[in-house]
Amino acid sequence: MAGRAAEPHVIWARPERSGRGPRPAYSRADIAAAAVRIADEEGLDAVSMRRVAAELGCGTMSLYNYVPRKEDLHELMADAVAGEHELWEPSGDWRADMLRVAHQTRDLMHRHPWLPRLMSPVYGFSPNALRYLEHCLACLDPLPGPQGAKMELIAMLNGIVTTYVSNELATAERTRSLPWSQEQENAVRIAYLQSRIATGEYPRMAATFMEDPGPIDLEAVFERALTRVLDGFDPQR
Amino acid sequence: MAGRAAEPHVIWARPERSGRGPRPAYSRADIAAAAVRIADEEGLDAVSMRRVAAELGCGTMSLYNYVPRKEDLHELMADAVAGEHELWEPSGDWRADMLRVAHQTRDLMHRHPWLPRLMSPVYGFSPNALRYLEHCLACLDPLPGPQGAKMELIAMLNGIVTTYVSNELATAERTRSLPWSQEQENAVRIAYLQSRIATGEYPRMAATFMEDPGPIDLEAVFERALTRVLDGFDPQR
DNA sequence: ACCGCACTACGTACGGTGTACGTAACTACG
DNA sequence: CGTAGTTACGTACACCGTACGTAGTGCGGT
Repeated sequence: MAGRAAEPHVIWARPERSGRGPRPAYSRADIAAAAVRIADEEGLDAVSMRRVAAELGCGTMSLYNYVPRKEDLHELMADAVAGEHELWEPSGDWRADMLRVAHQTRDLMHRHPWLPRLMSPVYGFSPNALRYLEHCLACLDPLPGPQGAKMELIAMLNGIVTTYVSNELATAERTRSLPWSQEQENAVRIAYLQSRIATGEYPRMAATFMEDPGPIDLEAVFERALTRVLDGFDPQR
Repeated sequence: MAGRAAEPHVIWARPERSGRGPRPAYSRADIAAAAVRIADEEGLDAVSMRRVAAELGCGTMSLYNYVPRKEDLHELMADAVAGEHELWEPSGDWRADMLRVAHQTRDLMHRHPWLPRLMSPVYGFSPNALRYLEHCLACLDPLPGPQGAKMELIAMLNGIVTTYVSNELATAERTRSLPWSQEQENAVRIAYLQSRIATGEYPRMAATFMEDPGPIDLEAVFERALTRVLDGFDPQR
């Protein structure tokens, strides 16, 4: 019988190999790597059960022995790239450490632009997510206060990073499989926005775009956002 | 010929009625309302072109006269519920006003739990989104500083609200169309998490869960997050 | 007034998706 | 050594977005 999907389960609680039967031809790492490769090169929508099975070189339904539901495949992918986080010995300066974490996460998402889309629905605590969380908590040891507040800080920081990178990548990812370019798409949207602003119905929006019509420095915006969030949690300030 | 989809476009730039031909049987508002109704009652995944057409009482392909791509249907939905924002005369206290905005957005998302999933991909400035933005900027008039910073505040607040509500609703929405309950799903995940923590590999995570094993007061967490973000932008503090 | 064309309406069809189910081969445990 | 549980995988189903073709409709320009 194929993998049990008809009951709630966590993929990580399933043993990767379980005694009986022929030894599995692929490891979870193999499968995750294949899926990540496809997503990186062809976008997240190209990651279908059939496509991943083909990439591995096995039949479609064989994949269901390893991954009972597609959702689990997504968890595998998220965990695999979470493993790319390089963790370090906490420096003692929690602000510096958290900034470094945030930048690393941002880099990760730029390397794997599909990751933000997987972050929101995924609720689980995968092995590498746990390692990452534990590392963040270790970095926050110097910060006084209850553990709960630290978790809130981590969640907030992750949320901010995800939100900002999503914005950075939105158009780029959207136009991936479309027959027109990101520039064309942007041009059309900006033209529409300007036509709306030109009606005079939105004076403050107009003022905003008059103020700085050039392209926004997203890097600087990101940096400011981080600083402000950390400030909100900093007892020194 | 069916609606042109083979070039970049913004649905809002398309005139709803354009002289020639029979008068359209449905308005954009009708279509959006039908889609929103389906999403509210059966979840976002139930919103297919066929399903919406059926709800309207027309053939599937007729819908493409109004909505060239499914993505545009999503924009219609997001705009329709954005119209539920009730805007008020700014009070002069920008912090109070922004708190009120944030709570209203949160309520909106609780009323339409599929909204967060639509927020990230949607890049556009729909009519009601523009009204909402303009209102937020008006509320921020008393705040000194460049318009750009105000936009950053609005973006940040929206990001935070979306992130937090996503977390609140994650399991609920995930288990919508699944044959088991939210409680069962949660129980399985918590059991797994505890088994991982019991290994002792994650001492700080363990400490966190020892600290407060009861259910978290999500409302209070949300409130604290808002306060901290506003603090980060408040020159008075 | 009338012609033509842009529009509405919609059935059919194509290529894709996730995955339930059945069958055959294989291996470790009782 | 049997047998239960596993792997492997082909077939099939229901559903998706949507390209395309055809028929009917009513406004705009002449």
